[in-house]
Amino acid sequence: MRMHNPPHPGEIIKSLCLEPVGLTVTEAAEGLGVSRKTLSAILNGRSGISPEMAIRLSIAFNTSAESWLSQQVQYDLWHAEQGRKALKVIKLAA
Amino acid sequence: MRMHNPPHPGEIIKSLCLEPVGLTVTEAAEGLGVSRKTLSAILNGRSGISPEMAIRLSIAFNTSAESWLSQQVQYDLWHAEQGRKALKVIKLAA
DNA sequence: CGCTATCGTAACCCGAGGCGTTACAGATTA
DNA sequence: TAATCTGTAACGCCTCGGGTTACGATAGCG
Repeated sequence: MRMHNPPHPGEIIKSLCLEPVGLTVTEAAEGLGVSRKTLSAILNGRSGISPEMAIRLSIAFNTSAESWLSQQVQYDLWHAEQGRKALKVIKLAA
Repeated sequence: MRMHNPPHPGEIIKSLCLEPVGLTVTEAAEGLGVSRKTLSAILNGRSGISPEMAIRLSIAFNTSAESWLSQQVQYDLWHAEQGRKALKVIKLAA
């Protein structure tokens, strides 16, 4: 299990894609073809990056969709690990 | 975009975890602490691997939860890419 | 001081998806 | 034949992504 809470992908979008170019949340949302609410939810960590959103980001910012989803996986996994002990699972293989 | 349709993670589970050990779907489901229906849906590609399920798999089969989720991401992403052209996205950065 | 823009968010509506239980039909095996 | 295993349909429940509308707060500008 990772030691520290990985940052939410939304923070990375904000600091690496919007701020450097001086992009407004409203402008970015329009560019991504998504509602302002949807983008805002992501930027503030209230929504995750869906596969479709990852593709939108990859097109708009010329990046890798996979990298966005990987970050989301790290984030989701870290939080899921927090409830690991609550899972009743039996070892089935060595 | 990847050229070929990546296999559904469920197929990997079946061929790499259950069959080698002669595990029954019913037995595996019980071991994983999940309903038989849930596991069956995954094995037959009708459900994806959730973060929680990835952790269950990692415990039961002594594997990496991350690898399961990565495979799921590859799968989801490939399918999402199929609808790439339908997305109205504007390039916002070089 | 007003006007305008930006932003976060709440309230709703939808559809999708994960998970559970029950139940049934088909196949396989003892 | 009887028991087991399997896929799956039919429900219900809850979460979550996404859309629209609308409100209050903040900040910039004429």
